[in-house]
Amino acid sequence: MPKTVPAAAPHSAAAHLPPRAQYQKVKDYLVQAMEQGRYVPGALMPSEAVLVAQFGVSRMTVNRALRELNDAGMVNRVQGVGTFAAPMNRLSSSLTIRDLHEEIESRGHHHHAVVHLQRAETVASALAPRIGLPEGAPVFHTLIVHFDNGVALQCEDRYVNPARAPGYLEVDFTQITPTQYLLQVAPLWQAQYSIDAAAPTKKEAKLLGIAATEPCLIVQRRTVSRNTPITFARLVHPGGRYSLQGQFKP
Amino acid sequence: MPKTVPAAAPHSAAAHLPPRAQYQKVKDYLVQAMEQGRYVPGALMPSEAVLVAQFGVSRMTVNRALRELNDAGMVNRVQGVGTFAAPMNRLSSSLTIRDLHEEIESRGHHHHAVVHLQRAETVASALAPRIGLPEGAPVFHTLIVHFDNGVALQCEDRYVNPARAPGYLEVDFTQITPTQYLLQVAPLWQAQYSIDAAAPTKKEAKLLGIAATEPCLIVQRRTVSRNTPITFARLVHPGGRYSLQGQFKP
DNA sequence: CCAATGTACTTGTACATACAAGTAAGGTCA
DNA sequence: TGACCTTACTTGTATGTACAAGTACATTGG
Repeated sequence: MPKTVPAAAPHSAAAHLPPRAQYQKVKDYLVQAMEQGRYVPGALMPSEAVLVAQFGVSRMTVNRALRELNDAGMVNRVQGVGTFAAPMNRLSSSLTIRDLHEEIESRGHHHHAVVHLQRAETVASALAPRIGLPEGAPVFHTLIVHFDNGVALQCEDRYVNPARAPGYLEVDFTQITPTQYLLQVAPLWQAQYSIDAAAPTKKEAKLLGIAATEPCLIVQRRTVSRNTPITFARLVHPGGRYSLQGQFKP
Repeated sequence: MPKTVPAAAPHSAAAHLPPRAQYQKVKDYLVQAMEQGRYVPGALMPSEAVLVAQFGVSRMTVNRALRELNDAGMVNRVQGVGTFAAPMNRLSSSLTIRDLHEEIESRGHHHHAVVHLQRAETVASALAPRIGLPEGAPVFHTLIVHFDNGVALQCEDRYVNPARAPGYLEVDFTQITPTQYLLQVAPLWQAQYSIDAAAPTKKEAKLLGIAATEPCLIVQRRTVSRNTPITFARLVHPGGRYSLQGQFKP
């Protein structure tokens, strides 16, 4: 037989959403207070001891609530001093980079890729600092154009470290994207990217079937795993056909 | 007098970095194991009980380590089943949007702004869905160009909900940026943005002193606080002069 | 007056324990 | 066989306690 039952189990009304945990109640309370302006940025917030007394919970529970708010950047905690409402002058937003194939298919469109180049080369001097390999070292190079329902969406110029993906040249990239393949071969653990706008090179314009004056959104991404470089990619998207989107939420 | 001292305090060597907390050791161990491929994506990871025995710590400590890895998206936990290495096919990256003034000054450059327009208008039909106010409603409109050491860096076309920032028209935006002011007036709690590349409008090209064919990085951001819209901004940056950067780390 | 000390507060971490809640697999009984 | 129950495991949450470590401020002593 069951040992105990939850005190005052929700019997009929408002049982559609699970009962909030105690630490979540504390979080919600503090977030709501900040939304209402009761704690302006930089203001001292109640200490753990105060919240313990106020909510009738243990300090560990309050500590978890405040720690998670701290991790989320909503408050700043200083040992020995207190907890302060965070100044929201830095919006740290989350930008999810999805695999292009998955993104296109999820929209119900058809994706196909044309491989223009897939071979071994040696690292040119201009490329060396960007991929992080010494000049003259061997490197794999692919040049692939991705289409969404027949419209060119991305020109992917990618260099790959052969040491981390030995079979890269044998892969059929009309069936699997380089991103998907590299994720299988090497877990992807650090990425740096920059996003800019510029005109495409003549070659890129021709491959994408656009004018050389067309503005393009250019993402350059460098990926590193365990201090060894994996890949450097230059992704060129015709303006208007592709945009990065994201959102910030508390 | 002090009650106790840390057992075997670090006396001389390797005292330059603080001793890792126990929960951090568990996290580091698991991350390293995943980096080394010992747990491929989807693999079942050791249960809390196993890690408790392995590290000789309490379950609360192990639980915190696993919970933080779960929050960071590195593992997936299922109650009653276990903990699984996360498939890293979605790179959720962090993009920090800083205030332009702060960003320019932090580079040691000089920032100044020219206000071209600052007045009340009524919401046009095309704008209504973007700012989230009904057509014909009053709205504040500013058009400001920001300079970095005399070079035009951003054309900021912004619409503001008067109900949330009544004093917006009286602010001297050569002294404070709209972003800074709005953060003071209304805590900024939700933002949606899209990033695209396109040519500037003729007006924007003239204001920025660039050719109308110059590719530009265009950020459009909509901000909402407590379900009421605050502001909609179109930020146009000449290509090459400005880029968004970010990184992903475990 | 200044410096050292002590004290009272804060957060950070860790432990042992307890129960709730979810899942999966095996066993039981009709 | 098939429906049900039990059991053993998992994670989720919460408690109370303890000590470490950092800060701020008053007190004390020179």
